[in-house]
Amino acid sequence: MTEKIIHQKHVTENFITHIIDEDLASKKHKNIVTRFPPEPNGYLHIGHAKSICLNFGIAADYQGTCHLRFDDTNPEKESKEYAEAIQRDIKWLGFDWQENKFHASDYFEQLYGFAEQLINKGLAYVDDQSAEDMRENRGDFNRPGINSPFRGRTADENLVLFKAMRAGEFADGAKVLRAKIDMQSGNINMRDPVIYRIRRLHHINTGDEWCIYPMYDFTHCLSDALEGITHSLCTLEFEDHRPLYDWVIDNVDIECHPQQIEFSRLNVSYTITSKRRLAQLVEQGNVDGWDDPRMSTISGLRRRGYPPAAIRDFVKQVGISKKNSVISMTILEDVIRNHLNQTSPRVMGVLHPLKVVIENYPDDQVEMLTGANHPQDESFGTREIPFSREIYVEQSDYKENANRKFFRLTEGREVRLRHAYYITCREAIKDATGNVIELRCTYDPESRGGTEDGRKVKGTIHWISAAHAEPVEVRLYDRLFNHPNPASMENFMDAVNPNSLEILPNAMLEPGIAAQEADVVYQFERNAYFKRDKTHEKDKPVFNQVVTMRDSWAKLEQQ
RNA sequence: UGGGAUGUAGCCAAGCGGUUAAGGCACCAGGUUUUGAUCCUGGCAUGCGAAGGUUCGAAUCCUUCCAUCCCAGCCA
Repeated sequence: MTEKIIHQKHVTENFITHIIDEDLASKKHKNIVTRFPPEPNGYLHIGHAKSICLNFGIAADYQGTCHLRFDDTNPEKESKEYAEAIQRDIKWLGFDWQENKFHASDYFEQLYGFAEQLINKGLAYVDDQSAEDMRENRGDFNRPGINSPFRGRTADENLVLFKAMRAGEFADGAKVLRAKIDMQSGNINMRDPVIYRIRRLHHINTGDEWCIYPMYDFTHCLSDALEGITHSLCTLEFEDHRPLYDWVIDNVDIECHPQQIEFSRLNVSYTITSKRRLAQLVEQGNVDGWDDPRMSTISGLRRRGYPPAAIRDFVKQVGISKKNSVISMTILEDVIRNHLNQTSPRVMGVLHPLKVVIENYPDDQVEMLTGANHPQDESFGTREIPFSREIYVEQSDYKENANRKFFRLTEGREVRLRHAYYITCREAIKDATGNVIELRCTYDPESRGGTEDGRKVKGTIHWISAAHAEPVEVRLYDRLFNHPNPASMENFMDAVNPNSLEILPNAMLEPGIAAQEADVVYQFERNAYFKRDKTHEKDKPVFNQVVTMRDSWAKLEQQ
């Protein structure tokens, strides 16, 4: 059972580990070095978790190293807040970059030197064309590009111009530095890509030191090489950039040549993992911020109560390949349930309370009953639960016209109260509109502990002593979208599920649980797993539903 | 119509020329059970995008075709 959770390796065998195995066997590398390279321009989401688990996981599996490197080459969108949030999320997921935290901006001076090398070799030039002209001259899929009129500038000329760019002698956008490759290439990335642009913006790391900033394609490969990265793992959309990645390293004076390997992004059904779209949900108020428990952000998953180990396990289970895919959310839920089933103490919580009066139970009596905190694991211990004449049960545990398949309360039927007595339903009290507002039952005093005595009692239901029940707010979550692949829609906002949050202001919980200090996930037996929300307070307890239990009765009932 | 990739069950995914095509999720059928939970047992691809070909032997090699995804930022 625990094998599902405790793994020897972080990453199962895949085409990337095969490459690494070969590189190790051929002595191409002795130590493996990977990197997770986020741009600090937003919050991490479940898609990033895949990259984090892959890169840090491979490093751990091979006794290597994984660097955290902020790809901070575009100050326009980056902030320290994002950088801090990213670090918090990685640590929460259970990974540690140790002393290996870097920034692309740490290399700005070296990068500048590499650019000068390209210029000296006649492999880079300063271009004065407007952005519009550049776009026009780049051509398209069916039309080769046209050489820039500035492509023929001499190295000396380019060197002077590039220095002047750095010195701030030109306006933003007036000039760029371009790699001189091939304007006819079928790969548009190779049609003299821009490698430096002029931007007068304050940088989170270098302040106002620079007014020119290197582009991703020039920066990333060299940062990898500078750090001695052996395997640079990125997502599929960078496949077309690999020739450029290799070109830059090959044409500059540097020994290390990391191998870029691409894998497919993680998509999960009924969710969205696009910074832009997630931002839209926040801005339009569909959710309660970036860490709303319905969000696929790491902070959302954390607030929701998903165990980080389960997320790691999830990433491991879905595997690594190059195939575009949408992973079923049921896999995520399965792995969450697996972890929680083994780690969550059981407790009774009534979500939709219905009062039950046990007519033959003494009015002033209170008994303490013992309940196991985990049905399969004695190490969880036991607790004392108060029982009295008036209790709450779940509204759905009573049905007026029930067939034989219904094991719960209906007139004349006997059920077992979890950890307590057998009770038999005698009468349902209704209000003026016909709603059942109270059940009158009798109990069997001989059945304390719910002992078997030959009677056929199939149903066991949870309950709370009314006098001891602690009211709590419970928040139930459903999928945020009604469409399995919202990202594929014309307008994903049309798929937003209007009923993704249900607040139950008057759920009832066993005494003592809401006030506990420990930040644990509880199983409210027969309902779901719950964890306190960040807004939880002792006098205003709030619990989030992490994930429901499997419910084969619900399936049966639908038929 | 250019370039780059990918197609194994409803969703993922092993497989790397040689027994009846791993495993997980989902689904179905049983068993156990003081959670209709958990757990256990069984079922679930004569088939690997399609068609040809090579071979004693093909998901694995070759050819052609089809489908899907990515690329025309001074974003990453």
